[in-house]
Amino acid sequence: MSEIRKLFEAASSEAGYDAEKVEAICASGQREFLVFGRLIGRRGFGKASFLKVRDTSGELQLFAKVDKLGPAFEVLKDLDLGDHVAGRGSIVVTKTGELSLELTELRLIGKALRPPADKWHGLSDVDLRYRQRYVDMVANPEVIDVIRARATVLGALRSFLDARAFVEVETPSLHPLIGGAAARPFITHHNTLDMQLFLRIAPELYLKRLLVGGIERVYEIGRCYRNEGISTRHNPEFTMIELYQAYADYESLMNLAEEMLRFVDRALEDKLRQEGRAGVYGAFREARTFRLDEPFARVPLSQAIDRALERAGLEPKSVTGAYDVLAVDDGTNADVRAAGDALVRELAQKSGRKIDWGNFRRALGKSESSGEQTFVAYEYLAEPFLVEDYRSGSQSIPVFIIDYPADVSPLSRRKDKDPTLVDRFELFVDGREIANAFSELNDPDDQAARFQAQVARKAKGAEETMDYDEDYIRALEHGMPPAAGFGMGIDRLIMMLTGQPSIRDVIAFPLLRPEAR
RNA sequence: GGGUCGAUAGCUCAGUCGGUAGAGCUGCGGACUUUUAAUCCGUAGGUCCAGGGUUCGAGUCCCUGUCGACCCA
Repeated sequence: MSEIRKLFEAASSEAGYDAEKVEAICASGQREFLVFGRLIGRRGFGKASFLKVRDTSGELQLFAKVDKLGPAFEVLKDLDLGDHVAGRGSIVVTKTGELSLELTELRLIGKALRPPADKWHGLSDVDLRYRQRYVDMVANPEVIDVIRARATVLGALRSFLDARAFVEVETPSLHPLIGGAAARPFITHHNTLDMQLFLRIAPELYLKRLLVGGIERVYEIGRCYRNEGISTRHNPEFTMIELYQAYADYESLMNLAEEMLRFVDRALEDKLRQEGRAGVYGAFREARTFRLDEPFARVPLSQAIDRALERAGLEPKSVTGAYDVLAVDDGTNADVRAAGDALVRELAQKSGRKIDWGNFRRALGKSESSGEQTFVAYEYLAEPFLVEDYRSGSQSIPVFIIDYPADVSPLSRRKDKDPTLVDRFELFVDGREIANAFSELNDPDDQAARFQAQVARKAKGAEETMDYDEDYIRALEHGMPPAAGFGMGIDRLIMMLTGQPSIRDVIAFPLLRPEAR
C-alpha cells in the first residue's frame, strides 16, 4: 500500500488530520515515513518550501526546511512540477493545520521535461484532453476515478457470472465472415493465408457454437469493432459483454440482467467505500437521473408505442393503423403524399409531444415489412419518451422493451403464440439502449432462411447485413440447446453508472483523427 | 450529412472602430524559514490554424479550406 495512504489512515479521520492520532504516532516512535509521488504544487520561501505530492492514494504536503534537509535542500532548485520525488521525514501538523511530512531526505527520482497543464484552469481543450490523456489525468484526476470504476465494474461482472457457473471464454476477433450484428465491419488481411478478414462486430456466433459443443453457460467480455461514425455514444471500437445460457429463455435473462446491474452498482459502491472514496461514488450517484432499486418496467414494444401515443394525446390506432399513408420515399405518388401530409398536420396539432414526423415518415418509407414499420414507429414515437413514460418519483426507471418484430431480429427465436414476433428484449436505462437479448434461434432451417434474406438484402445494396455462415448452420444442425443470449455495451454501462456524458469519457484513448500538423 | 460556435505565447484567455501583439499561470533570474492559486521584483516567450481577397495598412472585414466542440439527422 502506498505510504501516503498509509500515513493518512494512521493520522487522519474523514474530516482531515486527527491531532490525537498524530500524537499517538509520534508517541509510538513511528513518525518516520518514506513517500513517493508526483510533485503537483510548490510554494517556496527561500530557506523553506512546501511541496504538494500526489500518488495514487492521495496527496500529501512535504515541508522542506534547509536546517532539517541540509545539503539535500539544493534538490529543490532542480524540481519542476510534474517531477516524481521521494521524500523521507516525520509527520508534523503545520500552523494552518495541514498534515505534512517534515523532510530529512528529498530525491528527484523521475524528471518531467514538459510542464503540466495550467494549474488553475487545468486542461479544458476537449480535443487535447482525449489526445493527451496523460496530461488530462494529471490535471483532472477524476478521469482516473472513471477508469478505476471501469475496472471495478468489469471485475464485478465477472464475479457475478462466475458465481453462477458461467465460463469466460475468448473467441476470435478476426472473422472470415460478417455476422452476429447489423453493422459495417473493418476489413483487414492476413498475408500468409492471403485471406480477407473482418474485425468482429460481435462474438455471438462463436459463443453459440460453444453452446452446441456443450458449454451451457458461457460469456465473453471483449472488444468489438464497427465501422461507423463517432458520437457521444459511439466509438468505433468498444467493449461488449455477451452471455449465453442454455435451457433458459429471455425472461430468465431479464431477471438476470436486473440482478446483475444492481450487483455491479453495489460492488462499485462497496469498493469505493472500502477505499475511503465514498465521495466519488456519491458524485457518480448524484449525476444519475435514474434509479436501479425498483423493479424494471417490462413492456411489449407495441404497447410501448400505444402508451406513448396516448401520453401524447393521440388515439393510438390513428397512427399505428396509418403507416402506409404516412410512409414517404422518392417514389410516393402525390395523392398518398398529400393524404400523409394532411394526417401529419392533424396529428402534430393534437400531439402534446414533439415527434420527428418527417424522419419517421422517411424511415417508414424505407421499411420493407410491417415488422420494420412497427420497429420504426417504436423508434420515433416511443423510444425518445421512455424517460418520461416510465418513472418513479423524480427519476426514470429502466425499461425492458420486449417482443420485437421478427423482421428486425434475424437471430432470435419466434414467439410460440405469435410467429411474427420474437422472444427478445432491449434494456433502456435513462432512455439509452444498453443491452439487447433474446431467446436464441436454434432451428438450422429457419436460420438458413434468415441468412439468405440477409444476403438478398446485401445484393440489393443494404450495407449493414450479415453473411451466410455455412459452418454456423452446420453447428446448429448438430443441435444447439434452447438458450437465451444477452449482449451489453460495457462503455455505455460505465457511462450510465458514473454519470459521464460522452463515451469518450469512459474510454482511455478514444479514436481521434490524426493530429493536425 | 445539416446548423451553431471556436482556433492568438507551453497552458487558460483578452484583443475596442481595421492602425506597434496583451494578461495571468508556467519557464528563467532574484528576495523570502508555516504556505494553501503564497507574495514581491525582474525577465523570456508569437507562422495570431492554412491559403486567397479587400485595403495605404488585416489577429480584426470577405471567400475557401483544415481541425475541433456542441446540437440535430
